[in-house]
This record gives sequence, C-alpha cells and structure tokens, in this order.
Amino acid sequence: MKKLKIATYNINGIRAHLPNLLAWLKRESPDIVCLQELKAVDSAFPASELEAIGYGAVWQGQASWNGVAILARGAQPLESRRGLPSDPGDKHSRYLEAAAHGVVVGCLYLPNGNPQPGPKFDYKLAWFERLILHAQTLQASEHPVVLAGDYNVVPTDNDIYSPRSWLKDALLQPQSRECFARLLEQGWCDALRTIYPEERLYTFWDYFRQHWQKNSGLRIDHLLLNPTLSPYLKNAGVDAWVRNEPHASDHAPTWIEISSRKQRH
DNA sequence: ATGACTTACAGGGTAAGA
Repeated sequence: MKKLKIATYNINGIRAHLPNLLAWLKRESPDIVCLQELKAVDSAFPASELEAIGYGAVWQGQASWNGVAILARGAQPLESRRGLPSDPGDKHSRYLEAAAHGVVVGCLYLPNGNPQPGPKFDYKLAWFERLILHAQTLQASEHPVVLAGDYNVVPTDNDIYSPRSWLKDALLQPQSRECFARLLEQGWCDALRTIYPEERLYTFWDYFRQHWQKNSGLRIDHLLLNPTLSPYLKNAGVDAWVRNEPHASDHAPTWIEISSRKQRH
C-alpha cells in the first residue's frame, strides 16, 4: 500500500466555494478527494483550475443540485461506475466510482430525506438499499476500497451536539440509522470512529443560529474502509479550519491517512 | 418557530438543503 491522504468534502456549490476548495487543496495536499453537492452542470466543472494545481478529476454534474466528483493529486482517476446499479431511471447525480493511486473510491451523496415522512424520505431509504446492495460487492473486493461521502446520517447520539432539536429530522430517524448500521455490519470500518472511539467529532455545522461559533455540529460525512484497506488506516480527522474561513461551505473536509504498512488497532 | 442562513437559477422569488 502507498501512503495516502483521502478526504471527502461536501463543497455546497463548487463555483461558489472554488476559492475555499483551492486553498484547502494547496494547504493539505490530499491525494484523493471525494466532492459532493457540486450544484453545477458538467460544462461548469472547474477542471482547468484543478489541473493547474496538479489534480486530475472525474465528475458527474447536474443543474442546481447534487453532483459528485473524484480528484486525484498528480493522477487521472480511472472511472469505473457512474450511478448505482439497479435503478437506471434515477437521474440524480449522487454516485461516482473510480480507481486512483491503487485504491477503488466510491464517492456518494446520499439523499437528505427531509421532510419525513414523505416521498423524499422514501427515496432516501430506497437509495440506501441500492447502496447497501452495491456495497456488498465492494466490501468483499480483494482491492482496497473506500466508500466516502455525505451519508446524511447521524449514526448515534454521540455524533451530534444535541439530538433533542433534531428528533424529527431524517438524519436521525431509526430507519436511517438502521441502514447505516446494516452497511457497517457487512464488515466496513468507520474510519473516524476507529481512530476516535468516543470523542465528539463533527463534519457539518449549519448556517443557522451561529452553530459553527457554538460548535453545534453533526457527524454525517463518513469514510468506510473494506477489510483489504482497513489494516492500513493510520489516522483520521476533520479539517475544521476550512469551516472557519470566510464564505465557507457548511461542511468541513473529513480525511483519513493510509500508511504503507499495516497498523495495530 | 411553515423559523433562521445559503446556494442555484435568474435577474425576483422559489426550491432545496440538513
């Protein structure tokens, strides 16, 4: 295995937050990046700006909403899948898969699902089922696989500043949590919780009510590692400084560090 | 609290996010 920093970042509009993205890439130099919520059509993707600072990219855009991309430092990701299997009628740009630096990377933007109950929540759960189905194949792969993105699930009450005001939210529903738990039960390693079993770690702070200033956050961006990759997990974290920058996305980049040698956990 | 704050699209006000 090669030493790598792999990150996921919900950019909340890649054109609106391109300066934030470029500043973060220059400072932290992640080797692989999964982006969500591009909110841009394919032709508006800033491929040349990213190439100028050394990043190759594959992307799946969409007008106004959704949109995912995979970046690789000093390399061109080799796309292996666009969209999840088993629903060709789904037009949302929420899943992209590519190989880069010897790792298979699944980049996902799981539906938010609010308001619930309702059709949007039904869509969330249906999408989750398709993900679980596809993830089974990836989990069993002999290749190293990371499944990274905005899962729009707060896995436990230890992943939020206070569950009380979010009890009716789709991100905390038992059905959403049960899907995430079933995914983990396939044998995936939740990288941040493996490195930090108890600590409060957040990856999202909404724009309302001064939640960033009060550190009222949620952990909803996750990196799951298959058994081929997980022994090499060395470190993980959240680049929270990015959330503090002027005109920031409401998410912060969340990352793992892969070692060249197996680690003890 | 059918809220607050921010984005895209458009060129104002709505839909969507989480």
